[in-house]
Amino acid sequence: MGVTKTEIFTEQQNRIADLAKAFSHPARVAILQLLISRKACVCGDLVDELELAQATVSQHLKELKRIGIIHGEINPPRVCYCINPVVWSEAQKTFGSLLDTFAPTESCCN
Amino acid sequence: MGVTKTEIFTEQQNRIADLAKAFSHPARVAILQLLISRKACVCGDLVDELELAQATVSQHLKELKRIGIIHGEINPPRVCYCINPVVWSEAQKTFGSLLDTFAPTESCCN
DNA sequence: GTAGTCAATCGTAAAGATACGATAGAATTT
DNA sequence: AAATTCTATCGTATCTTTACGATTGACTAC
Repeated sequence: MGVTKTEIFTEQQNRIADLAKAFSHPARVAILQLLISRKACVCGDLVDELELAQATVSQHLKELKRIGIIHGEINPPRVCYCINPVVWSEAQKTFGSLLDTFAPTESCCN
Repeated sequence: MGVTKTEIFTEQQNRIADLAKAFSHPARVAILQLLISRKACVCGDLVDELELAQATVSQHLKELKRIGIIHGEINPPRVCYCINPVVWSEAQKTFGSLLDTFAPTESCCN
């Protein structure tokens, strides 16, 4: 997305943004939900469930792997994708504490 | 981002993706954190804190308003931006339940 | 070995995102 | 009224994202 000026933000802010990217596309949300519901999955199955081309699904999986929230193991004859529990719990903590810094009952400027 | 095929996903998946977009850029994370820490804020102040041009900050604010997570009221001589408590608690619930659908202790395919 | 399957990668088109300078609009201050 | 202040919007350059067909590489099955 154009050029993000990563260097002017804190490491925490950049990490939050990166983790949020995992959820910022409906296809990735769908993939994560599928992986969770099945405990394990392969790309071929995912292509059947999502109405997206194999190359597109693979690209989304690559992005999720870059973020670290899933990992894929070559487990012939298939590749086995799973949620990475470490990064998932990082996401739980990160979004949990971020979302808790504001209590919706607080009155603001209105 | 190219053309997202919104129509092939559920409404819930699209909403999650949209809410996640609020947090998927470090500048927007920084803006939200500033709004929270001050309870109320204006664009001018934000421009001073972030090393971004006024037009850029305004653009991020517009995106946050589109998502609904903040709202701005013209309150001369300033515009007062606040977190929208309704959407914020929607985000709390949405991410909370999504992240809770997977328990990191579960063993997966490894 | 040959054919078939599965997934990653390449190449590419189209569209969205990011950033900024410049301008415009609305209100206050002088 | 003129100058000032603040923010939204316009216009634009550049980079990223999304999506897909085609190809490649690796393994399985025949």
